[in-house]
Amino acid sequence: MPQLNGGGGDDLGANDEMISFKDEGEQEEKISENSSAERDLADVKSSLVNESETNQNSSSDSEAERRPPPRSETFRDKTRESLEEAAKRQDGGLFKSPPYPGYPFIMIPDLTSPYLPNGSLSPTARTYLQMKWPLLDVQPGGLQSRQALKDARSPSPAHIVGPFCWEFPGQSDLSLHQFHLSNKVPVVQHPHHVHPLTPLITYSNEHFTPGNPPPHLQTDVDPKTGIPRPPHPPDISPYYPLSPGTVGQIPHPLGWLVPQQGQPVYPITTGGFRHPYPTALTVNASMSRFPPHMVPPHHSLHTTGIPHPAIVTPNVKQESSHSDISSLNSSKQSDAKKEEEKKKQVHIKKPLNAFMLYMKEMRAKVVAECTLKESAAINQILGRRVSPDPRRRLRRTVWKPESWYMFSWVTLVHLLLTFQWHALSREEQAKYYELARKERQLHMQLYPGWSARDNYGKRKKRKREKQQAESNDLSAPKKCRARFGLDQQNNWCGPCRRKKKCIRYIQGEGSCASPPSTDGSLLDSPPSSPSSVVPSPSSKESKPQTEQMQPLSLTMKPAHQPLHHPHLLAGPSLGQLENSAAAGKTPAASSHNGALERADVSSSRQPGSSVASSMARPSAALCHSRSLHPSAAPQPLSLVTKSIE
DNA sequence: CCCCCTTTGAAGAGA
DNA sequence: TCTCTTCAAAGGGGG
Repeated sequence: MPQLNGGGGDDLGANDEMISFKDEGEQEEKISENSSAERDLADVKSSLVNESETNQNSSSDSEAERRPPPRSETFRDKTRESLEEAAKRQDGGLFKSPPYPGYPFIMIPDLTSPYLPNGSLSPTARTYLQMKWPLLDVQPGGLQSRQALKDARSPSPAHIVGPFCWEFPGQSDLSLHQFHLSNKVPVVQHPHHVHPLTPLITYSNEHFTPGNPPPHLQTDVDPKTGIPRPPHPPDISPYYPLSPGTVGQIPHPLGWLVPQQGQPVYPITTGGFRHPYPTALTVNASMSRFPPHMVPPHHSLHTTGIPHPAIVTPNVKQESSHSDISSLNSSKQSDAKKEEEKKKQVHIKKPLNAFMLYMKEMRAKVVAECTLKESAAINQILGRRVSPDPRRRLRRTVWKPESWYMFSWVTLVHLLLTFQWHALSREEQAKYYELARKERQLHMQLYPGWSARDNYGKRKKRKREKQQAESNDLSAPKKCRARFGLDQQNNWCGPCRRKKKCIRYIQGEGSCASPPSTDGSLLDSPPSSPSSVVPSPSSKESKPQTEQMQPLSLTMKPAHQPLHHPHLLAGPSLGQLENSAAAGKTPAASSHNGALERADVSSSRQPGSSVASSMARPSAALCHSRSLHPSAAPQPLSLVTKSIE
């Protein structure tokens, strides 16, 4: 297998990988266009926050009208250009139109990657998780396709065919034809129902088809209990506006944020109110560090007994509504005693930021669609930043040597397109920023004296102490940075590349006897030694323990790996998605391109069908490469979370 | 039982 | 002012 040549600025191979490893580091910012895009991104986000703050009192105005487009347009244009260019680079101009109009952060996976099919696990080494996700009628046509995908963010029965489960025990003859058949499964599209604030109204409409009553008449159904829930009262402030007499009848409007639990973010207590946090505010007022007089006056909800969820006590977990009722009947004396005991343990949590709010809402949906339960992996799907520049690497991932999560292209593209925070439109994100702002406001009202520093260091206290102990023990031997310098970052261990603690330095107390790490992730870095890349049993054993424990990255360097147990390597990964263009052009890649072109023709891909093509191309790549390498079965549409023995 | 993982964003700490 | 660190949620997994 030819190695990627290490030189050449335009070579998207190893060199780019090297660059990418400096992500979040110092040198990635040297990519000027990227840094400008980053700045734009920051500006956009800050503008979202600012707009959220400045527009807090004007709820009737449309979000789109209030948002000055130039900034966003500039950013999007830049990003789009970057995407287009990257796509052209990687597929020779197959992408004739902007990949994702309006969604610049979505990277089209490297469908030409030769490593996709080879990077699949042996079927015997995997457990195939059932994938349940809406089958989208992804037809060519950017916006429509995107809308269909966006609909999938709030899957409705109209989108979900069955609970359709794909199981691919590694033997499925996944072909482009089949793929398209799958995507041709008739689904009901209702693009007109796609509200620009889809994620915010999913609570009210996600479970309903267009044939259902209009939103204002709809009642939501708890996805788990099936109990209908009334929609958000439109003119009731979603934050703590309920009077004592109504709280028992109207679910907390923020309950949509946690549809999974059916519990509001800031729960309602006493009198049967549901709340995830056990401590009622009235109780908290006495329990809190803050005296009762600090609690906001009567007009605030908390004075009615509605607690703030940020108040938690270490000893008490979430209580159900019936437990609230039962607690009323239980001995109040014991409660009082407990409360007194808790007084010293009250912990007021930080208000959730926009992304946390979004994640809280979407996590359940991701789980529902792919049965993936590990939050770390879900969070990656939800929040992984897709760089406009495909050459840039992203962060290490949750992929562990002992737990391989295999995403097929289709699955991954779907998940990313559907749930990724960065795939949200500006307006959609703005809503979460707005929510977060109100969260903070309410938090400030409820806990005027609270400061984030109150919680600062509580969690990491032990960790810091441990780190301090470590730093004291070690007499500052040279770390990778000092040892190899910036010019030889390929020799750095993974943590050093990420500006983390040098694992060699720790484990070897200054010695760097171990082969250069692969970014702590076996896949994430251009391996200086191919044998160190693949976690084959032998190589794994030879690897330092600390390195074994390093999480595998989604981004791998398959070009260096096909000779080394490619079946052990992950299939399409998030990293590949975003860095796909960075993959070196191998002969296999070229052949993929050819196949893709033919596949595109055969699938009658229309110009501008970026989403459709992006969805189809992986299959094409899978199919083609499978035909080329029948022994290397492509990783099918499944999530794999089984340890490799 | 506690901590880690993983994400973004907010905010504190420190240089 | 800038950079770095911590904490919010979540649940599986490991020690």
